[in-house]
Order: sequence, then C-alpha cells, then structure tokens
Amino acid sequence: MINSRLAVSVHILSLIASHPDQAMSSEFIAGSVNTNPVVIRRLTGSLRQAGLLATTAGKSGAMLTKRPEEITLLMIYRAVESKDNLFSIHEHPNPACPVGRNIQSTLDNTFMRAQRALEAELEAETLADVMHHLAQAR
Amino acid sequence: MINSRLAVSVHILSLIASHPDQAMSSEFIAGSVNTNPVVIRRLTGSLRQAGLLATTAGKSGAMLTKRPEEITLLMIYRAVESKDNLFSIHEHPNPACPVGRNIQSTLDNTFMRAQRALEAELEAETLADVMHHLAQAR
DNA sequence: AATTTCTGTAACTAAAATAATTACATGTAT
DNA sequence: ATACATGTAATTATTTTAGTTACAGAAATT
Repeated sequence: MINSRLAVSVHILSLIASHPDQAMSSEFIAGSVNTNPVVIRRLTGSLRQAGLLATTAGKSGAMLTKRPEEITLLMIYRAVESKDNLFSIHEHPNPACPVGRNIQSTLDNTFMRAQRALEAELEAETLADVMHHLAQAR
Repeated sequence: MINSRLAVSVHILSLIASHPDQAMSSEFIAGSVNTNPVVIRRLTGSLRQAGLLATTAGKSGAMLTKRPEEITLLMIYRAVESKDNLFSIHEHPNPACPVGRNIQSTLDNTFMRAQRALEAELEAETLADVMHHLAQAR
C-alpha cells in the first residue's frame, strides 16, 4: 500500500487554502490531521521545495504559491513521493533463462503504462476539486 | 512502492506457460527468479487459490487452468495482493474540523478513481501479451 | 515397502519503509 | 529578552516484505 503522505498533504493544503486569512501553525494542522507537528513540517518542507507553498522559518503559517485550480494531485504526489516506480520488479533474475533474461524490461513497460494511467487520474484532479468535494460533503 | 509479488508471479506463470511439456519444480523456478523456493510455493499457493493454476502436493510441476489469453494481469494482481486499497489515508483526523471531518470520504473517492484507472490497464494486458513481449525481446 | 523428491505451510529472521517522537539550532515578533 | 515558531537531524516503534529453516505429508522410483 502506498504511504499516506499524499493524503496528509492534501489535507494540509486544503486547510491552508480554506483559511487564507489565518496563519496556521504546524501544531494546529497536526491537530486536524491528528499526528505530530514534525510530520506536518516535513511535508510542508517537501511541498515548499516543489513550489506549492511558501513558509517562513520562525513564522507561523504557510501561503499557497499557486491557485487551488492550478495545483493537481499529481503535483502533490510527486512532491512528497520519493519513489519513481510504483511497482517493484525482482532483481537479478537468471540471465541464462529466456524468461529471466527479458522479464524485467517487459514488466517495466507494462508497469509504466499502469502507472501513467494512475498518474493521469491524479493529474485530472486539482486542489480546487478536492475543496469543492469537502464543501459538498459538509 | 508496491511489492514485487505481481512481478514474480508473472515470471512464474510465464515460465510455466512457455514450457507446457516440462514439469518445473519450485526449486527450478526459484533459480530463474533468483529467490528461495518457498517464496515461489507461497505465490503458486495464492495463484492456485485464485484458480489460475493447478498443483499437486509432492508432485513436481504446475499446470495453467486457463489459457494465457484468458489470464489478465489484474487477475494475477488480485490473486497475490492482499490489500484492497492502493493508497493509505491517515486515520482519526479531527472530526471537529470541517476538513478533518470530510477528508477521508473525499480522498476515498479520488483514490478509488486512480486505482480503477491502474487496474483497467492491468486488466487490458494478458499473460499471452507478456509472453509475446518476452519472445520479441529475445 | 523403503527411499527419494517434491509440495504446502508454519515459524522465525533480516531488512526496509513508514510514522511518530525527541531534541535543538535558528528565525520572527513583541 | 522572551516567547513561540520553523527546519531538520536523530532515534524509536511498528509494519511490511522477503528470505530462510523446518517439517509433515503426497507422489514417484527403486
């Protein structure tokens, strides 16, 4: 199962976007997510590096650096997910075997297609869409 | 990253399908995959439960119970992957917060769409396709 | 029938990933 | 100066994954 960093990051960005007036501390956000403030700060660090938000050391609060309509879930996913490949492929299959020799490149192509399909869905949804759903669900 | 069980399972099934005459032991397959025979037997156990192959205790070799054209990668994936959900969502967000209260159901829908897109790709490719690619790559 | 060889499966170990936590240097505001 | 925040390193606990050992029992061979 993929880790929860995308889920928590969407939570963080939704909170910031829905309260543009308030400066929310990592501790406050952690209270909404129900985790440790350091977990939040690590994620905002990655989101800042990806250019999705701006923070100031020592100063409470974060600002989005793009409009919610411009932030896709794929951008968030890429910002906080270190792994390039979704599926693992076993290493060192036997090169003396016709299957072992070619299975990696074959699966590489297949898995890449599946991954791209997933990423296309993540790219089709923006933070604005998420906020709309959040508001509807209320 | 998703575990390598799908990759290894495709390897196993490709080997069996490409040598319908030979009875391959878990030890032989393990030699091609480059892992421990028990890892192979665990996977063939799951594949057998899913109705993709037949084995006999004490007797070497396994037989496919469907034609390679009928076995999709999604069937294999479902056979060896225990988790229902691809993405994790953080538990116990704060119900007193409008975002915390609704983030789970919102992300649940979003992640389900992404997962379905991935699974549709896995469903579109069969073991026969994989074997075709393996033969071409040689 | 005895032996060999295999599968199925439980139990254990090792390594890696994830999240939570502690600690602290440093920046900002009053 | 003090209070309070962020950024980040280091540590710990938990879970997942894969590899391994061990062995009961099925099948084939002699």
